[in-house]
Amino acid sequence: MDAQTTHDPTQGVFRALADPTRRAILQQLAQGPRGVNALAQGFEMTRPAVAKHLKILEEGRLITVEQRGRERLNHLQPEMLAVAQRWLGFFEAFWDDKLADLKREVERDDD
Amino acid sequence: MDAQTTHDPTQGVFRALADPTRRAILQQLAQGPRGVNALAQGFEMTRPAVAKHLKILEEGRLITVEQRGRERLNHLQPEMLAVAQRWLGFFEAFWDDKLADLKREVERDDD
DNA sequence: TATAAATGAAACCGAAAGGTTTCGTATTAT
DNA sequence: ATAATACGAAACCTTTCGGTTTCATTTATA
Repeated sequence: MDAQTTHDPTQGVFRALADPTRRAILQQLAQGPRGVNALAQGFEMTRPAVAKHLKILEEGRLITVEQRGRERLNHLQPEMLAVAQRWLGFFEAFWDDKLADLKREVERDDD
Repeated sequence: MDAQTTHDPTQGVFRALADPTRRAILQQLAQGPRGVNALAQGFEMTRPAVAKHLKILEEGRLITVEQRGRERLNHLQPEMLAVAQRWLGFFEAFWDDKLADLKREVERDDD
């Protein structure tokens, strides 16, 4: 399928979060906007590799890019991270209390 | 690298969450344990395909498997979802208030 | 103006992902 | 005992992923 064109915003976010380098980039950007060169120095890979990760982060709308002359500042855009957190929030009931275990037992009897 | 052997539990979770089918499986399992056949009926793919997804969910420790005779009941195990949510919680400060915007402005002046 | 810097873009590569079909094997039901 | 059920496992295929090297382009500076 076409992951980029899919109009489910959740997909773009979780796709972007799947890679450890991209998660590390997000944490870097939490400390302020960075260009691709500055970011690449923190990772053991070439600049184009980091640039590709940034593109995927941009597609998932986890960052925005601010063009400043010949520089391209990548800014963290945290709203979509909140979307991901809310998606996970659906499962909160299953770790907040012990209802989950009880539920499992009850449904086992029903089957 | 070796995603399975990596002893960073975060990686296994986010890897598992990257696929929409696997996220849907988790939501299905939130309503109770299911065997692979029951799950496969809900998706437009074959049973072995769903079985592979379940294996990845198990590797990420998002589900546990209970063998009951010839059946294999897949149970949601929500603890690692909480791990993912907490990882995202690090960024809460950036959407909770407007400090993020202020921070960006300040650091732009510093550069 | 020449040069250095910051980056995009393209071509390419091996490995991983996501799917299929086919076959084998326990376990349950008739 | 036989047949149906619920699986796992293997082989195979195509696409995506994550990385590289090379080259072109735009912007800043000596």
